[in-house]
Amino acid sequence: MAKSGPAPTINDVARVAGVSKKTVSRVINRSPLLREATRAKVEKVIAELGYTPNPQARALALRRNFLIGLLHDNPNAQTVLNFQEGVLDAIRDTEFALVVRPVDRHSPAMLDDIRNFLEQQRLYGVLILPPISENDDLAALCREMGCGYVRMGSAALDEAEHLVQSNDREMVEGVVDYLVKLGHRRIGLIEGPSGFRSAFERREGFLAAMHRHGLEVPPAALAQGNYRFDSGHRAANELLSAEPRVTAIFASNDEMAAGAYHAARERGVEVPRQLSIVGFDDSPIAAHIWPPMTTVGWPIREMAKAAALKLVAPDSSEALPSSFPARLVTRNSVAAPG
Amino acid sequence: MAKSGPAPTINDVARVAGVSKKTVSRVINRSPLLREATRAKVEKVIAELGYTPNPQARALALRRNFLIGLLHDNPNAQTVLNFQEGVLDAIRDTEFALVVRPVDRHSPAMLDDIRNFLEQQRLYGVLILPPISENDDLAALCREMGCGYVRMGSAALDEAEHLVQSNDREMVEGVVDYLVKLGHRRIGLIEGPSGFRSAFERREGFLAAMHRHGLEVPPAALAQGNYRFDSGHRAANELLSAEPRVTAIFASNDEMAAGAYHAARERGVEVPRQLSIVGFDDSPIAAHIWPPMTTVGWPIREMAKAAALKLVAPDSSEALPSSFPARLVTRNSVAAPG
DNA sequence: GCGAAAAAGGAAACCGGTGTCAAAACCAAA
DNA sequence: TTTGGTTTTGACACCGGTTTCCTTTTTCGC
Repeated sequence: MAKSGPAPTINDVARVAGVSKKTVSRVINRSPLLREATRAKVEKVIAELGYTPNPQARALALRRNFLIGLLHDNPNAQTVLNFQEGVLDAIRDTEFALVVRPVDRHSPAMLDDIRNFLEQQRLYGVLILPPISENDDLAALCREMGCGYVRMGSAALDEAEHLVQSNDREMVEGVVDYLVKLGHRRIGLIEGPSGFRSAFERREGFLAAMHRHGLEVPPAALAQGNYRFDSGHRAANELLSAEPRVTAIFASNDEMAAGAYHAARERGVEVPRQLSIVGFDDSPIAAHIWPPMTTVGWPIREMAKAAALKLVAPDSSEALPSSFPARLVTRNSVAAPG
Repeated sequence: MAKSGPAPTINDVARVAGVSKKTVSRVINRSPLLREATRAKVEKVIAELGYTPNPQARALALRRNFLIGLLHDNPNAQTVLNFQEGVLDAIRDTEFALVVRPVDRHSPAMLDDIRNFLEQQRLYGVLILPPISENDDLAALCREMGCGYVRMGSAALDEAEHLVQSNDREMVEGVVDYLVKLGHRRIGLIEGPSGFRSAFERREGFLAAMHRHGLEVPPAALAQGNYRFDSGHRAANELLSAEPRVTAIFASNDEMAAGAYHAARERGVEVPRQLSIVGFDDSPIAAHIWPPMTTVGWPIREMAKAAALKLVAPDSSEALPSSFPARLVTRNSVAAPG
């Protein structure tokens, strides 16, 4: 109980228990070759002294530490935070800790920065969030530096052991199916930025499903965005200018969908009576905007947990899925066409 | 350039440079008692070998590590993430890294969890975000464990060296002044949850300003929320049921303000023509909701940077302010009454 | 050119753990 | 009671840095 003074070390425990430090080490590491009586004796002393192994010393001796890094370039705050919580779910009650590292995708020095970071911190491994998870040079860097890594992505970016995947393409097909079933025929797409794999997957899903239903996708039904609010606003304006007007818009993420809401409102187009809108991500804005938005949610927390387990306990995680299903979250931004 | 094999150690550098490891250590630590020629020679070898000191070994020898922790219970994802970026601004190009730890404010085991975490990881120090930064037991725990800490808060929670403060109270007074100047007389308040210091400060600021203007605040103009969307919706419904109706609502955060938007819309009350709404936090939703919301933004990133510097470089940070001004972000949710 | 003070550099111990390998303890069988 | 094989345990070196303390070298006044 007395917490004053420096923390007790393995030597203190060994001395008090009357054994060698190696024996204490065995107790800590749950070595099977230990007499039960010895183990009990040492554990008693450990409890009495309130001993906790020094992680830095352990890291030095083992030549690996217990820090896992999270590399991300803030696509969406809620996503990043949910991911962090999922990782914590996985490493709670272990000696691992989570180190975060936001990076700047647009900086030319990004790779060098990350290299320095990895060199300096010698992490056990890193988890990489989209969109930078799609950067193959980054993955190569991790391999080169002998740093474990797991990438999150919307496509088969890497070998299974380095990947946790969502099925964006299928999900978008599901969205189109849903809209078509309600009677929509002219559906517009607000694309994400070119170069983003998720944007690509979502577009391909959209086109595939439209094609499957025998529906045309004229150029005027395709608008380019960059995943940000303003771009969604602009893109929706383009889509809504063309005649005959689309009756539904699928936006490749919620922020752009929110931008589309604004564009519709400015033009006096009522959602969902005159225009259905579907987003992607199920971010908080989807629930808070008016009318509440129908969108696609993916189980980010579970995916994060799986990714972390894949990194720190590859054996036990083989049972875990590598690909996770998203689901349609129906709210009030979709109706049958007017 | 050859990155294969194990990373070079201080011994490798010493051997190649033909000096003792102590000399290399002196070069790394910029010791002044070194001949320029020796320093140059060693630095050349360091560069050639691509040597980086092993942080775990350093941490062990120095009996302190270079990890700073972030304790938070997700009040708002964007805030937490901005805070993380601010901390990174401060520790970029240092050997420090940021470890995150979301905690569950409602868990009775919270303090024990945090104690274990601190014991296990032996962090250099922790940064604590509201609302748990308001928990004095937590601060006491840090002190007891000899762990440095800095609390973020909206009031004078602690000594200056452990605190970075925002001026919520003043800012809310400013909001009321602004509304009154526009002609509002009946202004409603949606409070944050009791027990939160920020909620208290915001309410006190509101009441003080109303009083200063000689305006009444009947009980019907005060509604209780819990900082979440739904509670804002409920609270706004209460406020809007009372007659004579309020012409403006100040919500203690943006999420509740967004809830108020929904309540207004459901009742056919138009924002801002019939009802002005002001939020607090300048979270993304404020910009994305329709009409864009007038709110109060605080410089979270700068505050985070200051907090981190206070922790890792207390000397140099004395020059930095401990209290940061928020500012009114005017958008389109406020108009003159009637 | 000499001696002393100051500056520069090195040897060895230490930080708190873990790995190796041999010694000690234990147990069953002879 | 030995013996031999199997468990348990411990001594010691090591991980890669820093610190202490002492020796060597350099600088400089006379």
